[in-house]
Amino acid sequence: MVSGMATGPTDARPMQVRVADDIRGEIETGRYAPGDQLPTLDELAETWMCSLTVTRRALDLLKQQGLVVSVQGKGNFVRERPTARRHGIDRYSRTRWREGRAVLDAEADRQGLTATQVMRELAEVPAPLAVAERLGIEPGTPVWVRKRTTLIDGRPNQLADSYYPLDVVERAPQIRDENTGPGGGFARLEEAGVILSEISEESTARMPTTPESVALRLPAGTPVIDLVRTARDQDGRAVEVMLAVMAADMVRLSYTFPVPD
Amino acid sequence: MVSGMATGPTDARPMQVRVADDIRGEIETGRYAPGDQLPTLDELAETWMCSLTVTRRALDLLKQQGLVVSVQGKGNFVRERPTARRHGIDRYSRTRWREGRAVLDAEADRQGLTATQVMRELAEVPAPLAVAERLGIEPGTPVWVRKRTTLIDGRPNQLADSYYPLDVVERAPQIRDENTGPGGGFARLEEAGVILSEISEESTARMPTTPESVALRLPAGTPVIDLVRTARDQDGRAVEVMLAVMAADMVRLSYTFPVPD
DNA sequence: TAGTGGTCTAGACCACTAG
DNA sequence: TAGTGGTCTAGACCACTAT
Repeated sequence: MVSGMATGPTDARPMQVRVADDIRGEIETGRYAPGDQLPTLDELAETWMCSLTVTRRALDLLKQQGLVVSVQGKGNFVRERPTARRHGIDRYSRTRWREGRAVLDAEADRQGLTATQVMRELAEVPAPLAVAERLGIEPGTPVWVRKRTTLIDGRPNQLADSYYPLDVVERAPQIRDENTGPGGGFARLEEAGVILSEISEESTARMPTTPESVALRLPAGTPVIDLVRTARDQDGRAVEVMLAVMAADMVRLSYTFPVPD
Repeated sequence: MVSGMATGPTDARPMQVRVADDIRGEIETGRYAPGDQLPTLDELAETWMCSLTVTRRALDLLKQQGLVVSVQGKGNFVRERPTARRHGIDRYSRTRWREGRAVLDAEADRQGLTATQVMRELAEVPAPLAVAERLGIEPGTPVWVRKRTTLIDGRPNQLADSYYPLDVVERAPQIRDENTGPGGGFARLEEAGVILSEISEESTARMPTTPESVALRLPAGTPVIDLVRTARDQDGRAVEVMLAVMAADMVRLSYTFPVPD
């Protein structure tokens, strides 16, 4: 079936784009619902009277747009969107971590989701450029890093690498442990007298690199949010820089603030 | 030239992925710099001893990842990343718009960029779902909308649609005009006694739809940031909801806030 | 074993750019 | 006009899923 799109004799769009647009239309109007299997490539090729290759290209376009996922040997399916998790600023609430809940859990359990994390690396490393800039040190200066993967209901959704100046780690040595204890790293910092007072987050979005696609098990057509968080103490000194790469389809960032003067 | 990637006899990766990975490696190591032209498809096919089609697929993968752009009749080029524009929360500073500068300009001229905007629509329309939810009204209730495209140094970088409840527009009727005057819409609201006190922004990222790609002239492999801004007055009532779609490669969101209690 | 999507080839023809 | 990338075909063969 051809959709309602303009399809005059002088339609300048390449066939592959027309097919993709038509199928997209059928998805958007609900003709195919999330999770539904689309007709096979052969069927689509016959319907649009074009070659298999063109049909494939059309599906490729839809996969890039995040509308379709394909499973070898089974078929092509309308993508089901996972419920996006909110990252609100109140997850940094001091009372929360004083109650023994880490930032990660604070966010998750409010939404009935199960958050877990897997440690990937715990080591002293030379500071990468983005980290050095924000910590106010020379790139390459040794810093402590905690690299972890966080998962929501079993699906990895974030690669988070936290960097700390060495003297900060000296004061709160539990940061070197795999498990930082109740309330997480921020709670240990406060206990050690490092009073966090300001957080800043910078974010942008881009397509994932190949290793990121694999690590986050990203379906084609899913971008990542690239977030840099800097935590500062009362003197304005940066005591932690976190570089995070998040699966965009599982994250919603949220910020509320008074209108500044 | 084959890169340093593992390329044993049992390399399970499909040829198109190997070629893409190798070229990506040469870009990342600086062998090809941003703006450089890559070898032609024919040359690449010869180098890797594979068909033209495979070479094309490899380049497609790189384009999807935002690393390469191609220009018909000219060649394939390493993508040059535009300098990402920062969207800091101080662009909402009240003193700025009191001085006659709109939020848009406040952000741009601090960075030596030229911001312009083109009005796309100015009308009374039924409230879309996302807007109605935040304004606390029924979907379909009439609201006033200002749809505009903003451009930075001539390139469109944002589609921004602002929705206002009708009674707010009554109080600040300049919102209905194409040009809202010095300081922009927020300044007119304040003059009319609608004192903005809180702003919240929610954002996520996704791949663009076809019309968005066209309107923002997005290169392949560029996601968009989907941002919803809600502005509230002193009573906590939402007086404006903005739905914005931004070219991710031209935007960096930035938020700084005290650690909440 | 049949049906599905994934990879790959060889080659025709079109559209755009540049000299 | 020569060179480049874009579209499209027809068909071989592989890999995975189901029965």
